[in-house]
Parts: sequence; C-alpha cells; structure tokens
Amino acid sequence: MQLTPQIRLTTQRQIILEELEKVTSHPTANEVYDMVRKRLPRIGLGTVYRNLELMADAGIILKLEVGGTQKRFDAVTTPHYHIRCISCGKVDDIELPVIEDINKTAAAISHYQVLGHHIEFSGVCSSCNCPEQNTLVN
Amino acid sequence: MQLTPQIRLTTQRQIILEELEKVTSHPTANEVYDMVRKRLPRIGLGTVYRNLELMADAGIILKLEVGGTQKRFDAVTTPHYHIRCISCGKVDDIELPVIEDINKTAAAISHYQVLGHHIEFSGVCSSCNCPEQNTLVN
DNA sequence: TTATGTGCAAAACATTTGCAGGAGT
DNA sequence: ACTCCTGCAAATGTTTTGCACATAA
Repeated sequence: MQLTPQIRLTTQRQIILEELEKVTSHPTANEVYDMVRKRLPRIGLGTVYRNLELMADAGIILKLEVGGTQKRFDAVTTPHYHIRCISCGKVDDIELPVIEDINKTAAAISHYQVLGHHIEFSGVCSSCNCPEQNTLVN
Repeated sequence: MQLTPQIRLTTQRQIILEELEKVTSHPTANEVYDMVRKRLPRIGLGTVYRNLELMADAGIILKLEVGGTQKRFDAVTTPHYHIRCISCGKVDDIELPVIEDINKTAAAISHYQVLGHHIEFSGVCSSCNCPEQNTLVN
C-alpha cells in the first residue's frame, strides 16, 4: 500500500514561486529559469520545469496554454482572460469580466463534461504598434 | 526589384488540403502526414509542415493554437470555438454562436489593437467519461 | 533515517531549415 | 527556362526523464 507522497518545501520551490509572484508578464519556463538563476545559480532547468508543473497541478499557479511555441506561467490563479501580441509574443491580462454562465451553455450543447474555458485575444501591443521604433520586432 | 512570388498548385498541396477537408477532427501536422502518406508515400514531413503553414497564412485553412503540445489544423475557416478533452486530447467544434462585439470591448479596455479572439473550452469527452471502457486513456 | 528533490546530461518530441535534385508554369 | 517546391536529413527549440547525490522532515 502506497501512502500519499509528501511535497517538501525546498529553497528552489520557494524562490521559483517568489520570482513568479514578482512579475505580471506570464513568463515562459525558460524566463523563470533566468530569473531564478540570479538567486540560485546552480539550479537546473529540469527543476524549474518539474516545479512549475507541480505547482500548476496543485493549483498554486496557472499554466497558460496560449498560442506560440512555449507554455507560460502565472502566479495569479483567479480566472481571467489574456491577450497576446502577434508581433512580439507578449501576453497581458485583459480586465474583461469572466463570462460565468458560458460553461453551462457549452455543456448543454456538447457531449462533454465541461470543466472550464479560456478566452485568448490576439492583437498588436502598443510597443509593436508604435510607428517610431518600428523595425518590426520578431 | 522583387516580384510577388508565385504559389504553385502541386500534387502535395492538393492532397494535403483534400485530406484535411475529409475530416472534422482537427488533426496535428503529424496526423495529416499519416493521412497524406497513404496516397503519397514519399512525401516528407517537412513538406506537410511547410504547406500547412503556407495555407494557414493564406487563410485557406486554420491553424489552431489550442492547449496540448501540438498545433492542430482545420479546413473550416469560418469563426467557431473549440472544446478539448483533457483526457485524450481530442478537439471538437462547439456550436456556440460567436460573440461578435467582444473584440471591441477588449479594444476599449486594453492598449492593444485587437485583431481577434478564440474561446477554448476544456472538459471530458463522452468516450473518456464512459465508466465501462475506462482504463483511463492517456 | 528515508523518501523526496536536485543537478546534470541525455533523450524525447515538435517544428524548422539547408540543400541538391524535381516539377509546375 | 526559370522559379518554386520537394524529399531528405540535420538542426533547433522546448520539455521530459534517468540517475547518482543531496536534503527536508
């Protein structure tokens, strides 16, 4: 018989979470790695991936499966929507009220047990839009 | 001086599009490759990727940046939303009317030039939900 | 003390790309 | 003919994993 595994509070986990809480930029795993490495130079990228995954599973943080090639992470777990810049790839929160009843509507018309939804807007951010500095980022 | 490059109608392109139009399952590039290979055994995976990308850029097909590790493709280009099974990864269309004015609302409250939006529901599909066959797929 | 976690490096995937030969127009 | 396109294979980028050592509880 198997007991529930313990989840230990390690330095690495504390610092990963602290660094993620410092920013609102929805960093990729690699960006979190860079941030954390300034405080823990010997941390491995694998550890960062493992712990971001672990915290996302535990509901402490959010794993964002937005467009683009990399997953992004968010320390804010209250439901909210996102907007992504198709030019530079930046992801921002968008302060649109969450549509409460849409999950029920979806459940009624589909054969799924509906668990949630996410809205991702796409557009061009103000930096990329700016005619002056525009040598077209990315 | 550079002329507009021509886009040629090749056998590969025709068959990729035909195969994609045959299904409603939003296949990944690799799944399209498998489908196409039955008719064109010597086609390369790179060709499939290149042409799916090309057709998506041209607006002939849709590239879906949904959750999961792979991009998916859809021959239906009229706006519609999707639902993804968190157990088996399947992606289905969901027949929810498209919210027309939400882009304007988003533009009003953000600093982005808003170009579009997509809603992705997540849930458990009827196959994965079925108590009988459930040895937990994936 | 011992199960869990880490660093490191290799492996596993998904996707892109360089290039020489092939094919559409 | 002259581009553009393809197949192939190698390269790239992201994420996962195996393993010996380290460490929290």
